[in-house]
Amino acid sequence: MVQNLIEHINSITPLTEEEEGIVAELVREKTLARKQFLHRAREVAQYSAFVVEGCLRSYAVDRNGFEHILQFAPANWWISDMYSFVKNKPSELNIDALLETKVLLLSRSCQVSIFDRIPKLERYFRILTENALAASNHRTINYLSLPAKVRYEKFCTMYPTLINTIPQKSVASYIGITPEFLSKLRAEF
Amino acid sequence: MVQNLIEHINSITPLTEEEEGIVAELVREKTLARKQFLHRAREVAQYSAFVVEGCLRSYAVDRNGFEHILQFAPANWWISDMYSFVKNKPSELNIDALLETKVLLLSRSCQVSIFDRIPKLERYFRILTENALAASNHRTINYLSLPAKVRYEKFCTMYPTLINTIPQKSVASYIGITPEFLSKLRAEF
DNA sequence: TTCAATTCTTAATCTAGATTAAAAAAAAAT
DNA sequence: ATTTTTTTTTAATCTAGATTAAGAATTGAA
Repeated sequence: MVQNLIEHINSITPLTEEEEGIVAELVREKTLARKQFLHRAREVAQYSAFVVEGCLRSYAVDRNGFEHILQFAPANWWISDMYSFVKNKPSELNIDALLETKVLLLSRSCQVSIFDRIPKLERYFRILTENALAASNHRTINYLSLPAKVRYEKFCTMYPTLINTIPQKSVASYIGITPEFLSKLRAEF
Repeated sequence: MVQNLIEHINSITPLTEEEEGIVAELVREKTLARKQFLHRAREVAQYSAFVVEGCLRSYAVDRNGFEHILQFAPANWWISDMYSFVKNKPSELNIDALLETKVLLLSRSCQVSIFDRIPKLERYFRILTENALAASNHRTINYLSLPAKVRYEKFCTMYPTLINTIPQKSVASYIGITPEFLSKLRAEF
């Protein structure tokens, strides 16, 4: 399990064997059943999770009880409630498993304390966060400027694997439409 | 001018006087007239800009020629096309000045090269990027779950200063509605 | 100042996507 | 295997917000 994470870090900032050992000590393995929560709204997010296998999602629930998906995390992705994790404040997101999922958990205090010992890890997370911000910006622009049909097409080419793994209504939630309307779009091929 | 940036960095990761001197060497001052471009779509973003005075905006232009604002940068904010800046690829955003604006420019190569000499700066940018990602996530959730009227109200409380400085149609563009519809919303108090 | 260019407002009309409801299909659980 | 739960589809109706158009108000340039 930890080997997956080590390889991911090595692909961005190669570590020495000693550093790899330290990383292995930092994280905790956990297996989540389908629909099991990793984090609930109103609590403070203690952990950031690296998905080894399976898929998680983060989402907010609005006033009317509708879910809105912020992020999917398939294998080799990190997921957390960044706001809550960083500011140590309760927040509005839930994180749960779309399928049975194996994760590695890293607490914020562990993460921050390791940055002084292994600056490479601060670089690793700095780069991941830059990439995540670029992706988030891209999503915002898509949302502002493209109609639902095009957003759906883009989603399909961007996440070809997810399309066949997750329920269609989750895709609808992510691209910001109702499942009924997505069904209608798909009917027009 | 540089003093504004130094103070901002010191508020997050305090620097020694020597380090402050190095930072001062890294950046280049520039003044932009109203409507002047800092960066144009299809070019590679060479610089990230720290706004000392005035206000910049980044925006995309869609197929129909409509502008969609991604970010406002008033004093003490950084702005760039993160995707282009980080990946060194041409991208889809324009950055220009809403008013006469003074900025400090930092090139990506300068930025990256300084991280080894002054790890505090890598921390500074890591923290800024984390905050920006948390804010961007929040915006996405707002988009997915709130009607236009509420998004406008939130914008007003979030950016009380901007409301009186920038044209109303820019607010509409940022919250994702037409200026006509914003005008209608405002008419209902 | 005055003139030209933007920006803002109002109002009528239109449409992408929401809502509601019900049945069909698929997936989980027992 | 059967039942229960969840997901997907279809279709009718509705609405938030877009579009179009034109005049009024601001702003900026000369």
